[in-house]
Amino acid sequence: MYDFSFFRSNLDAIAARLTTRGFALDLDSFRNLDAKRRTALTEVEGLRAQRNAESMEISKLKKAGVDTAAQQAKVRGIGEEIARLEEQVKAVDEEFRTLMAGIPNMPHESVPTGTSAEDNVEVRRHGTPRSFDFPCKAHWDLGPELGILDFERAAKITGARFAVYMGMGAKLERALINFMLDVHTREHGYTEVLPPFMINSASLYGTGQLPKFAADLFKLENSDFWLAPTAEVPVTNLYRDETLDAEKLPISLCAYTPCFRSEAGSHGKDVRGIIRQHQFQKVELVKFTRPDQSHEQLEKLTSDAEDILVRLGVPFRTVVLCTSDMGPSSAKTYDIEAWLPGQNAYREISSCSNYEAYQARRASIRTKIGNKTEPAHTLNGSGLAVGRTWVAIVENFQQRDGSVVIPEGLRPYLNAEVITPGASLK
RNA sequence: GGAGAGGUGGCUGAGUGGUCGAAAGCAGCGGUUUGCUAAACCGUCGUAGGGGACUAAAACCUCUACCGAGGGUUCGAAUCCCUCCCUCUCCGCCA
Repeated sequence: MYDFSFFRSNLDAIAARLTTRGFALDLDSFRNLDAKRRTALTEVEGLRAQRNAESMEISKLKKAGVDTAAQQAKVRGIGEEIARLEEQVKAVDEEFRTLMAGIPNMPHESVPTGTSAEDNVEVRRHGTPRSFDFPCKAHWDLGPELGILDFERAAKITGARFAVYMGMGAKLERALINFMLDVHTREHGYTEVLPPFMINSASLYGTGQLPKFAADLFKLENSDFWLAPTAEVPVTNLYRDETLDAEKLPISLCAYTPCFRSEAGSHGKDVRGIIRQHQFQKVELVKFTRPDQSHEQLEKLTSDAEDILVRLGVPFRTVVLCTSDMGPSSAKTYDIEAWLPGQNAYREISSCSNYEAYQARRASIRTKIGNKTEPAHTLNGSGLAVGRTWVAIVENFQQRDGSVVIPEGLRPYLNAEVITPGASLK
């Protein structure tokens, strides 16, 4: 969300910048609505001022013992007029807010201009994809063969797009969670948070999932609770409606949570395996920063996420998303893509974004610099998606005999050096 | 789930129909005093949105809204009524 007065006075420049992300800002309808809203506001507020003044007058007359029936009747009329106008204001205001909420953030100047994912720019590459001297398998074959992943029973107990991890598979997931949390809290300076996995709609409005993306979420019946689609929602909303001490910034938090997504609209996409599930586990990194420090903190956050893959020895590349490929709230986004030999491709395993003030303004997360209060900047990124990291390990480190060699750094967490066929299910 | 108490500015806390956006204190900010620190004293100090003024932003002038949220009563609501949410205490149940 934008600051209205800033938006108004920079309309043309903003519109021009937004075209780079394929968004055509309708200047006329903005100007019309804005004018309509302001006219309506001026009118109601004028009437309210009149009513306040007349009521005050009545108060004085009553004290003086004068009969005020006539004045009261008159003011009652004003009240009715106000009520009528208020409905108009409400309608126009809502229309205006809907329009404003639909306007995406301005891309940072360092973001490459482009029209599709093709125009994303690779900024780094780490490690070399291994060449296999045997036919390598995808995790959806390897997992069930090793007895560490079960799709059929998951479908029985819940449904499609769910998986059950068994034995060493479950342990690997847990090991990865602990490994990631330990690295981020011990080495990268994050504070661990364990938030509720359900959140209310105010929180979803704060981070921007609502009102536009309700279809992507699971809502609980008979309550205002939703299953969190990412820890970004509870963790960023921790400081909703608060003013943060600038001295304490940046605040760096990391949280493990399961994430729940309806994946509406992605039917037929990634149907095999655990790449795209209704429930997946994630360790999320969230930062609150001063406005002048958010971009350097985005670099830090991205490299903190990359460090997990470096330590695990999984090859990856990092791309900066072009103007049209970013999410609407983001000013700049890096995707980290891990090499998955089973798919012979780099696949997204983390997405690290700087929302600048866009999200903070919605959620009213502010900081006081000098004696000026302004929106803080919010950032977040996966550090990492645990299920996809699980896939990366199983696929990258598979052996000819079907076993999986565990990266050294992870061995203490798993208490094993290798996952062998049949070792999991007795 | 049952019974009770309560939600007011960054915090503590007055205010039960009429200059209340809200007393007082603390914190904060500006200043005076001071060898330094501390203290004292004076001043200032909520957020958001309109309008005015201005080349323009800020400061400024002015209006409106906001005392958990939403409705209602009234000429007029922080104050009265209704619904909901949240917090606390006790009882019950429970991992």
